[in-house]
Amino acid sequence: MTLDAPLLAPPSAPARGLARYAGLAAQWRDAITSGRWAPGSAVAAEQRLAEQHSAALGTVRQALALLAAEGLIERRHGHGTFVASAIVGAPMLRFFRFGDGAQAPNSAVPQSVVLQRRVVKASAAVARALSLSQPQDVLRLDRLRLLAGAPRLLERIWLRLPECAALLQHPSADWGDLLYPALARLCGVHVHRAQDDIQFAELSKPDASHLGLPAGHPCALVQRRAFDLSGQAVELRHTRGDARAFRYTVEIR
Amino acid sequence: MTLDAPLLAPPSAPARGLARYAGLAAQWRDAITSGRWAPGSAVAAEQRLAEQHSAALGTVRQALALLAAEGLIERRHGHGTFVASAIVGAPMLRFFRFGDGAQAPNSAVPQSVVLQRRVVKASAAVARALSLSQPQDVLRLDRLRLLAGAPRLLERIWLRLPECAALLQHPSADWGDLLYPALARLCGVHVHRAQDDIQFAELSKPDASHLGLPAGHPCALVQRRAFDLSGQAVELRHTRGDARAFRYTVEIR
DNA sequence: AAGTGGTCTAGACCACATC
DNA sequence: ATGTGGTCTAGACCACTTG
Repeated sequence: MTLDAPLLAPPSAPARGLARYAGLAAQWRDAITSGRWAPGSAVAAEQRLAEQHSAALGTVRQALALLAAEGLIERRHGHGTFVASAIVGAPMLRFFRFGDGAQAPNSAVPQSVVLQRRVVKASAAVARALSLSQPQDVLRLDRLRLLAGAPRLLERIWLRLPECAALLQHPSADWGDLLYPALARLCGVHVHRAQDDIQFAELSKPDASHLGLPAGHPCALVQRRAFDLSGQAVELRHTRGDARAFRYTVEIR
Repeated sequence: MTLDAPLLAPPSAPARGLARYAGLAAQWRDAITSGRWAPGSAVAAEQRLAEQHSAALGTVRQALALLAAEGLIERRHGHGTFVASAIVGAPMLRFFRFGDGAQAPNSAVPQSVVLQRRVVKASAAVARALSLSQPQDVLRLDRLRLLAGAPRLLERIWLRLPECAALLQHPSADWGDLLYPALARLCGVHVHRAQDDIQFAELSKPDASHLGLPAGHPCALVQRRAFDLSGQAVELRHTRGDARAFRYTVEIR
């Protein structure tokens, strides 16, 4: 038996090696990373998206599932679909276990003290980490993190300018103990992804004195690059803490 | 408008808070972890599974997608669906970067030399790690891993008995440089998941001499627990290497 | 050519959250 | 009560892999 006409109409735009759902996802991914869809805002209902794009519900759902897996949207049953907000942070403390009473992994947010805040010329290494094409100014912070009053982590932070310039116009006491929520609130910079590189080192004399440890004491050094929704690197951070307190668990497969 | 009869028949087994696809996945998950479906073997085609269980193709696919995400099956377009085999290993070397010529992350499999192989009574810590209810015998291995002839990692390994007893009946030279493939081939134990716990420590005098380092030298200590398909812990491994060569990258979100 | 997984449709019904 | 995402069906067609 042959058919004179296909039972189903072919897709209006003939897929160029790209599945329909992948195309929709790409389109919406761009809307998010470009900021046209604001972080935290609601996305149109599946049904409505399906009508708008003349696609079946299942196809729309497949596209949304892809974006959800990428962490760009969050779906809430019976409520709606929302553009991802900035991560509150990937606590540096998860790399350490300081035996402060509780033996459970520390859940408290460490107190933050900003030691220094100034604009400096980016070194070659910093420029590379922040994808700066030319030598350019960056915002440099030194920050001490304390747990139960005891200094535990020393952070050296470089932030992209002019994106993060608004931090300069507020006293650091107003930032709160977490940097990323402050970046989102004050600068409109939403940190969405980060990459931590861990190695072992020894404390310089000045670094050691901040942490109340002897010079040359072994430390863990965590080098982080943080990226905004568009994938642009916005922060480089070097965090140092006592090597004896370092503890990290990796799940394989 | 009311309907005298539902357009679609209700599921034969009324879901007890469990989605149909989740039930199918649970059933097949059990078949895999119990060994009824052998690692590497082919699973029946989607169409056939759908007929067998009187379910729609989409539902079967949803169940299989779940198992694929868990790493229990592997799907190959145009070929078939296969039960996952044992992982070849989560190379310990991924935690280290030894500057042997190439600066790229070492991809070569390090040579293995078994220093010691014997049956010992499990200590309390080992018994806990391997979920042994009573004090029981375990297979203890000491192994040195070499890169370009240079000793780089020292491993202390405890294996569950009697599961891994077959290793005792073959000369260690026949095992090859990777333990997990040997466990699968000789013992029928398929390592499917592992958990690595990282910390910094100092080398004891005997350990240091094996690695050609001075006693007290800082080292990275990776404590691994490896699990078979059923989730049973089968291996505990302590790996030590020069802390200065330690380097690890974590992706957040 | 035959068999497999991957995409897409069109629709019904269910479960959850909010007003 | 209404609207949202989640489940399920039944079927057609596409793309890939192998004999």
